[in-house]
Amino acid sequence: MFALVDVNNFYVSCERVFDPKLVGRPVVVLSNNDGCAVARSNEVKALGVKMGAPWFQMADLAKKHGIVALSSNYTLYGDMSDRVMQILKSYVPNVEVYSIDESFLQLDGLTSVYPCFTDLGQQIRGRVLQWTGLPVCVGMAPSKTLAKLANHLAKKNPEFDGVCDLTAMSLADIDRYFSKLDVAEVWGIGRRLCVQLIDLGIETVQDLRNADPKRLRERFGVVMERTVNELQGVSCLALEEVTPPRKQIVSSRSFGQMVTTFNELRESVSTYMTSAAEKLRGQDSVCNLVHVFVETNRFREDHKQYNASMTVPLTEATNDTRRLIAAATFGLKQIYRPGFQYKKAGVILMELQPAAVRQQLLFKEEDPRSAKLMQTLDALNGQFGRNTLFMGSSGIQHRWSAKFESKTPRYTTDWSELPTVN
DNA sequence: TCTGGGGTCCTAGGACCC
DNA sequence: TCTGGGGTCCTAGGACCC
Repeated sequence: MFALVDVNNFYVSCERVFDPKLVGRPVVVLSNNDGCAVARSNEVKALGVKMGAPWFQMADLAKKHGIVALSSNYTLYGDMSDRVMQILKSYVPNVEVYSIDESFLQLDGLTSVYPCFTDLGQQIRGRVLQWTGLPVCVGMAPSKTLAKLANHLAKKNPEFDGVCDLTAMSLADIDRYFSKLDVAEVWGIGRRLCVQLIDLGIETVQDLRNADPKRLRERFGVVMERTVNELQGVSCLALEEVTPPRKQIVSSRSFGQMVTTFNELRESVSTYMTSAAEKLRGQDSVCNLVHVFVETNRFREDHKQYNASMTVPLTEATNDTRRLIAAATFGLKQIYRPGFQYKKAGVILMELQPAAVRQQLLFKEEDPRSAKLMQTLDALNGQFGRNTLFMGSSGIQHRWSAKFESKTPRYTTDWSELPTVN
């Protein structure tokens, strides 16, 4: 049994906590450079503004309805998120923080503490509102996918008063609600799959719930099979309390103005790498490959287009900001072409591994300490799941050398040629 | 003029190995 | 004409999520 607790219109709600005048008004929070709407109040949603809609395209609508647009403040949202999650953890021992504004709670075995889950949901809503000022809705069901749908029902239907426990509803009632919900509302059914499902006559949540998982697997694969099973109340997705370390770290931005010179790009890339490297060290990892990319403005069909990227292997895994910047700058130097109006640049840290392993790999196999190393590696294999790098030191050496000799063109870092980096 | 940023998983096919 | 069987690794592309 799962509960999904989700903050309503999270970024907008955060802003309203600190500026109550915004309550009841149409509000959007905008992305970097105030480009797109990344959060909308209910009033704005009612006006038909879509997620990701460019702000400049809403100018008339905004004027007409007095839409308030705010620049995003991710430090604030992160802080508010932490507070909400702390409250949830005070109710239930097993919590999966799924995103900045959502958590799954495991409810199994808690019936003696909370005899009525709907009451629990209302308690949580009340306390989160009282302690943080944020409105949340709660959905409860025997699988995560169903808990997501229950949460959706709680949000959209006032009769639930913000809390929907599917197990407390009659089958007929569930059928009634699910028959009215588009199949696109199901977690895991995106734009593409939705079109294909409708082709097959599967248009509502109820249709998909009644489908044969085995048959859908043949056409769509194992993920779809899992989704249908989850809809039928067979839990296939477990609660994941510990977040595994990231497998890649991205840092990129669009520019407010077009950028043309190498030096401007280099400064941006250095900045992005600085924050990426901080995240890398924050999870105690080192990185083997640095990917750097630049893009022109794809919306400007009248401009010459140029998208380029390069993956630079590091001679030694590292989390040292200066070395990472040097590698990124090297790559940037290779792909930079004058004469283009650049709109976006970024770096991706790839082939991450725990920093501890790099140290221990220095041991030779006959070294008595290598037994300890193997223990560590086993533990890491458990922690990282299958398909990990850590199959033993010789395995790592082998895989890396194989990778760098692969057909894909790779580039060696020539440190002597690097431009000076501040 | 102005159009976000950061992630994961699955699959198919080719290379390669024994 | 007949042309093994089983496996891993890697990559690119497609799909999804918030």
